[in-house]
Amino acid sequence: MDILDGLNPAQKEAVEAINGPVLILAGPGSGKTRVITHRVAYLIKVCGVSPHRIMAVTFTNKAAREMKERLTKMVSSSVNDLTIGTFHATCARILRIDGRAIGIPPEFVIYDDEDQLSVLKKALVALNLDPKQYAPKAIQQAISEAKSQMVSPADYKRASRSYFDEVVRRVYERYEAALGESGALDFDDLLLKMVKLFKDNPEILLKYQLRYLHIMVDEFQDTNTVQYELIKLLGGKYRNICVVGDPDQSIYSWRFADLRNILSFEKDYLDAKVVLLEQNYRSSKIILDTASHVIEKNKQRKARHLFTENEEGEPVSVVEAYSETEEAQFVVKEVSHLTGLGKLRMGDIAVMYRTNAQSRVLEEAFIRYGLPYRLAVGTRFYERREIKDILAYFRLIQNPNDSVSLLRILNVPGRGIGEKTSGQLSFLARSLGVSEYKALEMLEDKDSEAVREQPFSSQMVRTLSGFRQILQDMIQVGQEKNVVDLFDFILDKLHYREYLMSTPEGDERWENVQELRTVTQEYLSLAPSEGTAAFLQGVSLVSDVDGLKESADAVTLITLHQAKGLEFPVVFIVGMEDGILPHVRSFDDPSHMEEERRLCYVGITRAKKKLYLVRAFRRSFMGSSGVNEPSRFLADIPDYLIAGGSGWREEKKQMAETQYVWNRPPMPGSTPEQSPQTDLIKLKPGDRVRHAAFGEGLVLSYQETKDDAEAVITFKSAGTKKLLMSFARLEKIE
DNA sequence: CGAAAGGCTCTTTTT
DNA sequence: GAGCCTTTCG
Repeated sequence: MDILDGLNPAQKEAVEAINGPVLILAGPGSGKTRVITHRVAYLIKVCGVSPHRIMAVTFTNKAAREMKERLTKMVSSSVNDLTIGTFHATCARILRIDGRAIGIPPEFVIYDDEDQLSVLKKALVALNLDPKQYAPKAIQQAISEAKSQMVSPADYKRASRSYFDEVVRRVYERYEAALGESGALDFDDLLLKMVKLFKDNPEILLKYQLRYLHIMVDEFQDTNTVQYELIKLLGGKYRNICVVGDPDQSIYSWRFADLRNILSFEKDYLDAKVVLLEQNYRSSKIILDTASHVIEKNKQRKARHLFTENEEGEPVSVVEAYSETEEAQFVVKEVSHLTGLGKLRMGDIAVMYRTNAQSRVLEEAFIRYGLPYRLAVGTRFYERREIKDILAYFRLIQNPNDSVSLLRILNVPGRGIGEKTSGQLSFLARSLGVSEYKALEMLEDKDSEAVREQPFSSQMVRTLSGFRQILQDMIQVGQEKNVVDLFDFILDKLHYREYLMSTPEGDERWENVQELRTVTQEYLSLAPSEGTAAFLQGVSLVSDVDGLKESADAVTLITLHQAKGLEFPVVFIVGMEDGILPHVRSFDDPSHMEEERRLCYVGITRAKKKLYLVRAFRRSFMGSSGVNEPSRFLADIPDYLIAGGSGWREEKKQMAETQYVWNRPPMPGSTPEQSPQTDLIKLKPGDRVRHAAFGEGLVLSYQETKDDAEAVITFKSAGTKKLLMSFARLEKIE
């Protein structure tokens, strides 16, 4: 029974409750992940359930990966037979196998946000609607909402209240048709189509119901209606459904997550066993108290009794800086201070913010002071032009009917097929009722009746045919060679390197392409077209946090949303201002305001030992700058939890006058000022240097300032940076 | 047809 | 302040 060792009574109860529906309400830091992994291990080792018959749904791929790693240690064998993944990844996998039954081709491609928008824009144009009048983004949002609630275009009609709704309905219809013609699914479809698959095909549903004896869902408070339905269907046979969540950490309502799912679970499953995990093992008493005071103000909420046996800890530091630049400077100095004491590593620290835009200033400060940081960017890599272009070729190889991809690379690299030609091709395809690729094929068939009316010059027909031939060759190679060889073939065929090098920042873009190539190597061992499919699947569903590298000892810069599920000894939350957190866009809606509060709560509860709540008096905002009031959430934290006691509210006035002093809280054993480095290394352009985080570099320029010096250095692997000599610990190489 | 330059609108959070 | 779109010129 060693699996139950070290668990508290509530955790044990949660692990052992394996029959029937179970709802685990898990406060922050209550060992939720531990319970889930132990529960799976318990099912396998103690109850003898085959891993093949267990499904675990996580919120991110990273969480799935970590769970697998932990389980490998606990049960060693057969972890690979478990179904662990996000809702989206799991659905994609099943749809590849059984989607045919509802007309989804196994080679379907997955359209991301950007692809979606491009389909929508095309749909608007096709319907003679002005994209300026009807913002594609708003329509995208409306369609996504509809899909998340399982509202079809036909159903949408009934709910139409305004002319805009009517526009949405028409675009929605056209959009769906376009996806179908392209053999594409968007993110919402992955879930929605799976529900459809199950509803239309009881025998397929039964197959999966019989397979999955146990289903577990993490972060249940952030599931939407489709996901709820999916679980209800899948678990309909055995009803061994275990959901884990925390209503206080529900922060995705804007993605149509429905808090009612977790609140009504007990009503839908009357025999559900409810387990409360209330002991916090993560945070100090002070931090947990701070969090409780903030979250307690929410009205739509069940009271909870979180407690911890951890030590009292250090008081929370509430800090005002003059501007966002100085806010960033404070963070950087404090970080260098904390780590300078030797007790903390860079990796122990995280800086959290409400909006992505806030990361820029922070990054600049970290670079300037030469401190290592890591930004959660998984998807951003795959959003780069050059990467999406290459992936578009891959997608076409898998599925030539993919219109978005075809139109994307029709003229990339440039081959003389401009916008006009591209539009004509689309028009031709539309009027023939086929994909662009099929239209190209037909164009070459001289005898075809259908294309007699085609508008292209004979020169252009030759160009188009050349393009189709290129694709044809790639498809051919794709059937014969592994992914890496195919990758090289594509680059070679397109003279892609030469092409990239002729564009701005060609070097950097080429490096990105090389990085993508290393990703393909993971799929080297797979059979030709399977490798391509697996590769595409793998890159389509990555999330931002997936890109967080564990190994690097660097400060984590992360949005509050992304921070969910993570923990750090030291947490800075910056932008603690009304308008930022809570965000202005939530001001007019009480339930949104409650969500902002939960977001703040999530941030606070990430901290184990020390929390900083930082704000700027003045902040620039889309160009111009304005003054923000301190976040109203700060007022809910009682003075006794804050460093410097009741002082901070008073100090604000003083700040406004002196303009840039921040109240550095006295830290045990700290000296008030970072000892300045007295003798700076003098450099000149051409010198070679080594930097602790960026490695070897070449000095491009060196400029002395009044009491410091600035150098612009280009690093082998980290690119070009501007560094302050007093902070960047540089070493000269002879 | 492509590159460069200027003007426009926004930014909340993301699988 | 930045990315996107349109316009303009070569």
